[in-house]
Amino acid sequence: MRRRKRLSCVMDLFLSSSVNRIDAKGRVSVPAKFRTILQQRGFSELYALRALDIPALDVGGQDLLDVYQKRIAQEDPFLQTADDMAFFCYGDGAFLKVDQDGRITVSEFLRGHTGITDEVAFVGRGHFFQIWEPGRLAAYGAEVRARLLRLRQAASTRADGGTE
Amino acid sequence: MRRRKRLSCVMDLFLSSSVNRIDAKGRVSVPAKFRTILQQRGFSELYALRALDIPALDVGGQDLLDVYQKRIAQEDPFLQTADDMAFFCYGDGAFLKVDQDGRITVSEFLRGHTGITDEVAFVGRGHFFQIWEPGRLAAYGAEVRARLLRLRQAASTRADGGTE
DNA sequence: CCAGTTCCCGTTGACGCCCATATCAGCCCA
DNA sequence: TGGGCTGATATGGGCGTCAACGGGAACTGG
Repeated sequence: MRRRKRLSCVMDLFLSSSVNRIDAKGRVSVPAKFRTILQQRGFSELYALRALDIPALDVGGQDLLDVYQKRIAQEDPFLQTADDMAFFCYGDGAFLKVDQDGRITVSEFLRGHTGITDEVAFVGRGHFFQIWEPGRLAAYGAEVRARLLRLRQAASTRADGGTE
Repeated sequence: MRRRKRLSCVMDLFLSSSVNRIDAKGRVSVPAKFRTILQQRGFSELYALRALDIPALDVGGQDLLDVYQKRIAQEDPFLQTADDMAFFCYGDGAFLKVDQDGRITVSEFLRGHTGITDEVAFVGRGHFFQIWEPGRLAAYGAEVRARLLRLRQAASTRADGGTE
């Protein structure tokens, strides 16, 4: 009864977003689509990292951690930058265990940086995804759109001969 | 969900952070994850070293000591640098005994340099981990993030939108 | 004999494992 | 084309295990 799943367009990418509730025990389901992708890549643990300038966490498999490790390897290990990077990706990172029902427990590690209380927004970002507090995500989305809009308007103004 | 998952992808890296309390006898539990890693490597004693420019201790197995010893071996023994390094890693280092419940005693050696009083923060750093006073750790973490953020902003100004 | 330390035990709370249920979406068939 | 069926997903909750922690007792060295 092991049937091959019908995912004809199995993009290996995290896409779309959804909001799930946290239960009384502090658990939340990772969206099934995301779980499937991780499973395909053979990851049973998630690597989560506090994003630098936004109240969100970048989440992915161990491959996400590899990306950072390779980046750090490029730096001179005796300089402060390498140390900062390592501190960031190891100290500000954590492994999230996914239980058999595909849930993770929302620890203080997650809540502190994101402001999450009782609902979690999962947002696909291509080769990883993000975890947000739904309200802040909406606000951030508005900001992003506003910035893009200003950018476009500025561009058309400059075409008229704006100064810099 | 069928259970034929392979759940043993044990990265032997020190990652994530946690805070534990010191009890009335001055003991504190080393996080189970960290203990597991050390145990896998076969170390029953910890090697702790006062970090140079921060109020923290670098802690690891004997392999951490080896790293420093190899580093010293590279230096010219007639120069002061080698001497300083040796003084640093032997004089400012100590072995911490782990009892059978996985606890260490927080000696004056630890308290003096870190400012620890009644709580200890354990922070993973990849091949070793660090011991901090929780408040100071938070302050340092903020500094690190600020530096990295500046780094990123500088980079994006210079090279307009990289590919992350 | 005392102080510090090590061993060992019990308690508690958090977490992982398991099962149950509701809700929903897609599918088949009338 | 619409309605019921089916399977998957999200969510709730019971329960056992283990880590963190507190404290008694034995041990050791001075």
